[in-house]
Amino acid sequence: MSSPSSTKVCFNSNCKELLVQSRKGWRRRTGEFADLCERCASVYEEGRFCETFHVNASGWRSCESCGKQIHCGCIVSFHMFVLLDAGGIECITCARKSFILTPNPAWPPPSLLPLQPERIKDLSVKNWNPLAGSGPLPWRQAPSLFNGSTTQSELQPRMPFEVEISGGIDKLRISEHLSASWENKKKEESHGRLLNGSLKSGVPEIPENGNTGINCDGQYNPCVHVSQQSFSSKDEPSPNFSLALPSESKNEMNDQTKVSGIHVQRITPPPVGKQFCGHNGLDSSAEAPMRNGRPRGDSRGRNQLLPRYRPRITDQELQQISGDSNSVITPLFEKMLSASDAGRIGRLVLPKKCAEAYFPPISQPEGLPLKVQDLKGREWVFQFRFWPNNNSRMYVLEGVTPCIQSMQLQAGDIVTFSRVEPEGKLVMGCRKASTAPSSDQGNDAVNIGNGVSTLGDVSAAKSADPAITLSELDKSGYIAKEVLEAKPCSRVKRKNSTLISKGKRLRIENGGMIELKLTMEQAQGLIRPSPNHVPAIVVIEEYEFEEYEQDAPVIGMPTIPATDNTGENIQWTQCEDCFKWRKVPASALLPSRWTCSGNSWDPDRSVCAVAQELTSEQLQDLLPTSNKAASKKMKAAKQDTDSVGPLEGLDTLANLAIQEEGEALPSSSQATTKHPRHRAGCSCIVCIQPPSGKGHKHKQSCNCNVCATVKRRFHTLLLKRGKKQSEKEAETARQKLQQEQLPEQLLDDDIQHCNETSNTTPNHEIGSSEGSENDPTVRKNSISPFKGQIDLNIQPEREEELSPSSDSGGVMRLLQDATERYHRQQRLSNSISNVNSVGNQTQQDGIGGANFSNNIAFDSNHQKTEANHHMTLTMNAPGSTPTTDR
DNA sequence: TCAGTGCATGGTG
DNA sequence: ACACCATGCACTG
Repeated sequence: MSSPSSTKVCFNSNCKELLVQSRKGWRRRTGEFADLCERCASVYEEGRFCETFHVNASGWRSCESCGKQIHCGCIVSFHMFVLLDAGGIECITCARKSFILTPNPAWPPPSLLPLQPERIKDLSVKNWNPLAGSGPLPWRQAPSLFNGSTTQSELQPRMPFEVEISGGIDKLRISEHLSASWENKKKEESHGRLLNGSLKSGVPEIPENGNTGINCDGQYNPCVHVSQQSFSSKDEPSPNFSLALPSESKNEMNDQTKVSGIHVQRITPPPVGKQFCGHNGLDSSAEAPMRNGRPRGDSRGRNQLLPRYRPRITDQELQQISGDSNSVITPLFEKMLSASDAGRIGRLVLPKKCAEAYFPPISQPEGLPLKVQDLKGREWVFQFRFWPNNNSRMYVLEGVTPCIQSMQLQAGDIVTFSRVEPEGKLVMGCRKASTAPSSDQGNDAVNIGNGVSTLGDVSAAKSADPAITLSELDKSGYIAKEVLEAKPCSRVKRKNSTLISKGKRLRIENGGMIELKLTMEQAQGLIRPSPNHVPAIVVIEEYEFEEYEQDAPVIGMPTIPATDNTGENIQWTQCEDCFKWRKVPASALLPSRWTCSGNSWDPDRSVCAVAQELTSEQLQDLLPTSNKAASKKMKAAKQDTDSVGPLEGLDTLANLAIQEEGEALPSSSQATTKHPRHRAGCSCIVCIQPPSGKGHKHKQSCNCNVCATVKRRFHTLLLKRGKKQSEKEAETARQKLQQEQLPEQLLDDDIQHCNETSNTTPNHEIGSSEGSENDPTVRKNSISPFKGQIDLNIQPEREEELSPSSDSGGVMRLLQDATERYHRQQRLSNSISNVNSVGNQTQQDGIGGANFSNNIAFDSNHQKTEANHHMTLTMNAPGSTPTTDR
């Protein structure tokens, strides 16, 4: 916006020099820019304006962190600091470093900005660059933001709604200049930092995005691009661009993951938020600042991308996008093409937040043309626009059909949007939904195999991080099958037209981490006592229990307990690297990531190159037979270890779980004598315990993981039981003291009654109606909500959800009581047995300590058997039909 | 009649 | 209850 200006004077009131040629200074409240003379502009550009002209003015303050003097009293520099919550100010650089989250509240809220949001948007639109963000007062911007690739002049004639405020900015020139200044900035960066902290230096510590206090730190803030463009002038670069490169730039580079020379900001896209205070007046203060690619601090998440839009760009894709090894790729978002998107209409619906965050702000429905490059370098111009919709907007990219077709995309495929810096180009990538052939997949038929693809992508994206993230164990203990189990499905009607049922949207969150959900059983199977913790041994009623109260258990390598030829307890575990199965002692505690090199028990097989002992068939036998697919996968994994990532093994595990969940439960022929709450592969003591009287028994001293787990769990029960009992005894003693006149028998009855009532469950009437307290069978039925059955897998949280009688703390109380009753019942049984010599066939299986647990793990089948008053104290007979409890 | 356009509707989270 | 978004459909040329 050059000014005609020879008749003008420098806007700087301290100068008032006649303008021969004006240069742009700061943006004024009118939205226009201060026309400065050459000298003032230079000073301004160098960030020395305030110290030059306002040095005696009030308002100078020191950065709380670096001490740098900042003039807080004028429009020229008020973007250079942030107000600290505790008072004081911090220069923007320090603010970035120290994780400043919020813009200066003193700054005019977006709605009050002199430049009306709509106008700002339109202004920005003209020279919008995806690199740019928006913000109330974005001044400094990386030169790349001014990439001419998206300049209006290169696109289409300006939309009529666009406000020509700049008076004809020569964007191209600006772009050129900025490109040049990009290098200059880098060179000057160190210099600027050297001078940092000195008023004299005046090197502005200004973020190029001018973000008003929003610390994007390494992430280009999309909220700031509004005025960079408008800030620029036709003939001159934005004054700020010749300034020393703010340290942020360096941070950006440093923070980025470098993949094959590509500087990548991956997985975690820049924070999403309102582009600027635009559309609805929301400011960007709610942005979740990012540092090192992670949401930071006050990330309330409301402005973050929905997981399904988070880019999961693989290295390959990044390579494709980059081409230029110096490019910094910032994945912005991705979207799975809907049928509509991929249809002939050529309208790609954009996620609103993404559109507002990463695309230029638009105030008119007509929007603006947007240049996007595809992976082949072709440039496409889409019309980025919106439709008013329910007081909101619906953003679309129009004219995408040719591009979509050229990429041979169809519904279900994924398009990704990234930006390449410093060019600032928008790049549209794509990812085919699935390599699997999609049948009949027109625009209306959708291959849902994309789930596979996405997962694969995630896996790929995660390849650098082989450690699985058990980010969250689903309380329900259910596996998120949809994550891993991608099945094609066709869209039939509109109602179901969503590519992936929204209910089945991939639950991949946390910036690309895989949220692998395991069943509780599987989770338990992974939990081991802390290796460094020597458990205290507690003997309770003849049984030794390890006490793990101090150290939390650790996640251990999943293993398959088994018995070797000699009858010794062993466990099979799989190398994370080669996926070969290795035999380790049953007592071995394996780390969550275990490889052959850790096979100290079998040095001959401590390298991946050595073949595994198990044949495929043996492995299949070992694995649940219902899980053929998983076994095949494992075999495939073994055969193709070069092509699989570390996650593959985990995939296998997950698939195992899925198979177990999704496929037929173990058939009756399968080794599961197991109670229904357990699945094939369940390694709990109940499941690995052979049918009654057969096979290997766990010894009392058995230290296998399963036993350890059971012991821990039972230990908890017993401790609580003991505690409660002691409390009761104390209570009893007290009552005795108080009620010495009462017959002891009556007292017992009262206590018993109390116990009974405390255990009231919906199924409790049997015990209470039929029973005599002295009848153990009746008592059993009053034990728990499971009608006399205790599930070893009980999880307080989960059971509280599931238990019909769950109330506050009810489960644990029930467990305690159950334990107590169990022991009481044991004593009673023994006495009965002694008296009647009637061996309760089901009562003792004679397997020592481990039997203890078996006694506790009752088949929930019995829950359904009202008549089964005789609680089975041993495992189910092999023939018991497992049923799902889900 | 058809393609394109823009809004309305309704499912989903 | 609300926002988002996929897409149906009316309207227009």
